[in-house]
Amino acid sequence: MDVIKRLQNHNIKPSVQRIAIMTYLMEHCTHPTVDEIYTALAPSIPTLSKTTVYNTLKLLSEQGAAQILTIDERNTCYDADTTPHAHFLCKRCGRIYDVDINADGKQAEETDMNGHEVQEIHYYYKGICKSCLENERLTEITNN
Amino acid sequence: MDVIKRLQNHNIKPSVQRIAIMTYLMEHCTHPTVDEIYTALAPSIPTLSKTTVYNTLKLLSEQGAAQILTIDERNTCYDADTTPHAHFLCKRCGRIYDVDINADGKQAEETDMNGHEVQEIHYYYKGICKSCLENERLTEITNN
DNA sequence: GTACGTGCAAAGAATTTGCAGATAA
DNA sequence: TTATCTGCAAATTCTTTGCACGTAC
Repeated sequence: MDVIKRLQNHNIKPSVQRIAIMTYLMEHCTHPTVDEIYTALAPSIPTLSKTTVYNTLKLLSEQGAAQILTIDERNTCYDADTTPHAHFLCKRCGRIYDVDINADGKQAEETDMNGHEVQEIHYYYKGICKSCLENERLTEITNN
Repeated sequence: MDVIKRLQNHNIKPSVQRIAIMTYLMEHCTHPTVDEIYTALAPSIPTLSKTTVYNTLKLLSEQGAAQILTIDERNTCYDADTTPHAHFLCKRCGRIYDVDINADGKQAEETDMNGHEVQEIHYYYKGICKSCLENERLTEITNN
């Protein structure tokens, strides 16, 4: 989708900085932190400040154009994909993967919320990712 | 369960400070922050330092005697209940509630993890809690 | 020209680190 | 004794705030 349209759909005026940050989020599904976004964009927008990255990400999340992930204890991450899906954090490499929620197992609808009104759902899994598991096996073989 | 036994079961030597913090966690299912624990215990242990609270909670979570919650963006919270259950954060009052996971809807087992090895599961819901919803209704009635 | 957006510098808050003294087996 | 635990102070990191300048309509 057109980035400018997407911003406008969420009542966000498309400035150069906002377009760049939104574009970065949409093209990199790595769930970047503020620092990663800043470091990636600073070369092409030399005047960019971290404050603006903070401001913009706050705005994006408030307007529903992106969501905040708190899966990583160290840093807040951001995700432009606001459709229902879960996240997996690898404790070894630190990467965050998207995970599809099984359509049969819509946890929220089946869970008794005791009368609470649910507005946001975050499913986080943590462990060792496939890639790190494979590297581990290779290392074991090489060492034997 | 006996707090000292529980600590020992997780290979943690039971000092006065550790017993106090573990006890507090087990008796208060409010998912407290470091600061809340420190403030609550400081009067009875005047020499207690925040560093020790940090050290102890880190130790407890590393040894599996407690778990870290990152549901609240502002502060890290801790939970002595390490059995599978979900959490609900009220955006209005900030309270965190325990929510049972419906046995029929074991999300993790039904979700295709793409080969990743899952070690931890965190289900977070956010919205307005029952109590705040009721207060809202009362206020509306009173104002009309 | 007026409202909004940006970015610097400073402040604030949460957490970690270094280290010396206290404690316990 | 000897290793471990504790807690002060300082450092570090992440994030927010205040404010002046720039920009766009």
